[in-house]
Order: sequence, then structure tokens, then C-alpha cells
Amino acid sequence: MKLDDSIGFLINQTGRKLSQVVNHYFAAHEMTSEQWSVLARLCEEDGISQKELAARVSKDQTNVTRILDQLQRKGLIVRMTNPEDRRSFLPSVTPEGRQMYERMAPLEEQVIALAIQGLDEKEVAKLKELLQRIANNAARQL
Amino acid sequence: MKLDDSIGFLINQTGRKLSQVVNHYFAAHEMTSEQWSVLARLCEEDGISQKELAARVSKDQTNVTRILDQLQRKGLIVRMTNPEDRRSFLPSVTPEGRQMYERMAPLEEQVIALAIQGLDEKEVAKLKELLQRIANNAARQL
DNA sequence: TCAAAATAGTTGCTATAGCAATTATATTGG
DNA sequence: CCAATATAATTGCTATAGCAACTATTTTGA
Repeated sequence: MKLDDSIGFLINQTGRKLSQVVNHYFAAHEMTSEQWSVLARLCEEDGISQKELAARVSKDQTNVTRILDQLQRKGLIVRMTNPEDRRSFLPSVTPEGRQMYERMAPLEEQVIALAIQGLDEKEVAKLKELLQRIANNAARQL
Repeated sequence: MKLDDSIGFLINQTGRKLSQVVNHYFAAHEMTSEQWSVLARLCEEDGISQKELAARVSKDQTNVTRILDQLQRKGLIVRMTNPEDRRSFLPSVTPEGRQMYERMAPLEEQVIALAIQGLDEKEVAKLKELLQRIANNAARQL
């Protein structure tokens, strides 16, 4: 089997290229696609723990700790103490963080719109479904 | 638009999960999915320059330099001088490297087989086609 | 009740990813 | 011809990714 026939290689290659474009647009705002994904998730589900956040962005908890460090350094989130469990923090988006998210979201959407140029709605829906099924299959193997 | 609706997020998330599984199987052989992809490409197209190799795996040239460092450290490749251009090297797979590739390839294929469980041939072909089109769209934006 | 086990988060280490600057060599244009 | 430019690879810097070890708490169970 050739490398080009590997679905794994193709998925990662495509993802890498998409990230490159998004990061290119985000760079002027000192933002990265990964930081944005964490910020976006937090905007959607404020008040969850770091552990829960990690699960919701499919990232390692260690990794989320460090991405939150970056976001906190820039004043985009704060770590609230959890009154129910003093081991955990509840990261919370600041007004500056929400503003950043709202400024970046259209950029991200624009890149995606260009990336799926030529695909019709049905194809996009099918693609999402297939990727989701593969992600579920992979998750079961861990 | 919610994060879960972003094709970019979904592609990267799925790729990350697949890499996790592959790396899990490869770890016992001190191999990673990324090192394997570079080694596999070299096995397919021996005698190309590092610059060409980088293009063929869609990785940064800097990154390829360092992945080759790893492979060389393990004796899986050597850097041949290029008689036509003394600036460049022609990385070449050693017998040990080829053996490693052949030992890992079935593992990778097995992970992929489990990952696409439940998808029929037509769906896999369609998925590859759509990803390729998105990758091409993204590449044009750089 | 309270020692043992489990859990949330962090830190240290290594690998991958990409940008900017540097070095060595090749190519080009006056 | 040779100075200016371009190119291949490397190094330095920072961010992302994940494993293992550690700290501080919480939960469990005898």
C-alpha cells in the first residue's frame, strides 16, 4: 500500500494544510487555530472544568493546561476556583476573550468556505458523517 | 457557527485520534506515525532531495530536516551527498530502514482497517476524493 | 475514622510544526 | 567574469501533542 492511499495520511495532511491557512490569517491577531478552538469551546460551554474542556476539544489535558496558559497570559480567559472541588479550576472567558472569539470566527469560517469550494451541501454533510464515524472507531481503539 | 460544525476542527480532531492509535501501536518499536510517513515516502521514491521529500509529505522543510535527524540517529536512513548540487542531500533508506518500514506497514494498515470499519468501498473512495479536493483548495490559498 | 486509592491539575521531557535568520553553494545579469 | 540574487539545508525560537511523574485534594472502604 502506497502512502498516498492511506486515509490516515490523507486526513492528517488535509488538516495540516487547513491549519496552515487559518494560522496565516490569525497570525496578525496573535492567535492560533488551536488556541481558537479551545476559546471557542469555552465560549460555547462556560463553567466546565479543564478536564471536561480537554474531552470536549479532544485534546490531552496537559496540552489544554498549556493552551489555557497562553490564553490567560493574553487575558482572554481566567481560571476560577471551583467551590465544589478545590483540586479543579473552571476556566472562564473574559470580555476580551469573547471579543477575540467573535473577531476570529468569521475569519475561520471564510477559510473553511474557500476550502470546501466546489463541494455541494450533500457532499459536505457526507464528509462530516464519515469523519465522525472514523473518529468514533478510532476512539474505541484507545 | 458551533465548533462541532467546523469541518476544519473535525478533520484535525479525526487525524489526531488516528495518529494516537497508530502511535500507540508503533511505540513498542520506537517509531512514530510521522517518522513512518517520511520513511514510507522515501521507500517509495528513493533518491529525491530533502526539499522534494518535504513537498511529497506536505511537511515543512525544517520539520523534515528534524525527522530525518531522528531516522538517521536510529540508522534507518543516511544522507548521501548530491554530486549534482553540493547544497543538497539525497536521503536514502538503509536496509534497516526498509525492514522497519515493512514491519510497520501492516500495523498501520490494520489500524486504518479498524478505523474505516462500517464504511463501504464507495464511501472510502468518496471520502478520499473530498479530502483531496479540500487539500487542493487549501494549498491554493497559501 | 482515616489510611489507601483515585482524581484534577501541573511540570518535565521529547517529538512534531512552522517562521525567521544563517550558512554554504549555485545561478544570474551587467 | 563576478557581484547580486536565489536556493538547499540547518539552527534558534515558539507553539502544539502526549507520556510519566508529581502535588494537592477528594473519595473509598476496612
